[in-house]
Amino acid sequence: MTTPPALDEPTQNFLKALASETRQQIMMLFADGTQLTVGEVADRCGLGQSTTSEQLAILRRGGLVQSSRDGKLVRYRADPTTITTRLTELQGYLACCCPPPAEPDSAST
Amino acid sequence: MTTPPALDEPTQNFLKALASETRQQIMMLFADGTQLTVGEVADRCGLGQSTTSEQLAILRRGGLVQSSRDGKLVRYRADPTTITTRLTELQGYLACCCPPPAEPDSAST
DNA sequence: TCGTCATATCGCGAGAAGACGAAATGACGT
DNA sequence: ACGTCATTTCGTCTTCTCGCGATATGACGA
Repeated sequence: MTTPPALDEPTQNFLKALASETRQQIMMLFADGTQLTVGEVADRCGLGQSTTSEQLAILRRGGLVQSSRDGKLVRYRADPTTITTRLTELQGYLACCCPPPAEPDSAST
Repeated sequence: MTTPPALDEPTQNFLKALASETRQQIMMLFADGTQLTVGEVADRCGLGQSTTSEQLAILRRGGLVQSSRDGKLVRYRADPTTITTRLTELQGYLACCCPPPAEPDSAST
């Protein structure tokens, strides 16, 4: 087969989660380590409640946010640790297809 | 309006370009600094020729690859410089919503 | 137990993205 | 000038994604 998986699923989910302007905006709300409920996020970005819940789920699958129950509420917040991990994986992937322009010092020849 | 643009267009295009498994596979072909024509890429990933041309265009818009004419052929290759730039921008964006867990040394409070 | 509130899941319609074949463009050799 | 070959652009169809309202699930208080 000439179509091997490009990269692992976590990184895949990370990229797909980030490749939506709506979700990017949602992420902005979590700047500073802010915690928000689904309803608050929905309210702040003018989205429906169900839509927000779904987008938040996508972000969570991508490792961008994490959630925790607080009574009948569910609080979401950024997940810096996982984000850093995914970002590192992504860099590794890109470094693979695109070694830095100059700097020929790793002896690959 | 509660929906300001999340991040700049270059980074946006970078993410969208990368958020497709097909395009990720294409990128893999450019590992090592390999140069390939549209036809070669189409052949190697089993896509139609026109489809490949379009996907390559998206990757180019995202700053992932660059192209140059060589007679009647067009050779594509990874664009490490731009990739690095975009990646850095992305990190900056993410660092904004998700400061590293520990390491409080940049004095933001 | 029952009602209520917050969230998650379901089903749906609208629009975007992906892939294709066909036709247009551009480059080269004859 | 013409034909050929590689690439791009165009029109179309299919598939996925986004957003919605409606309904189901879960948690708490009365």
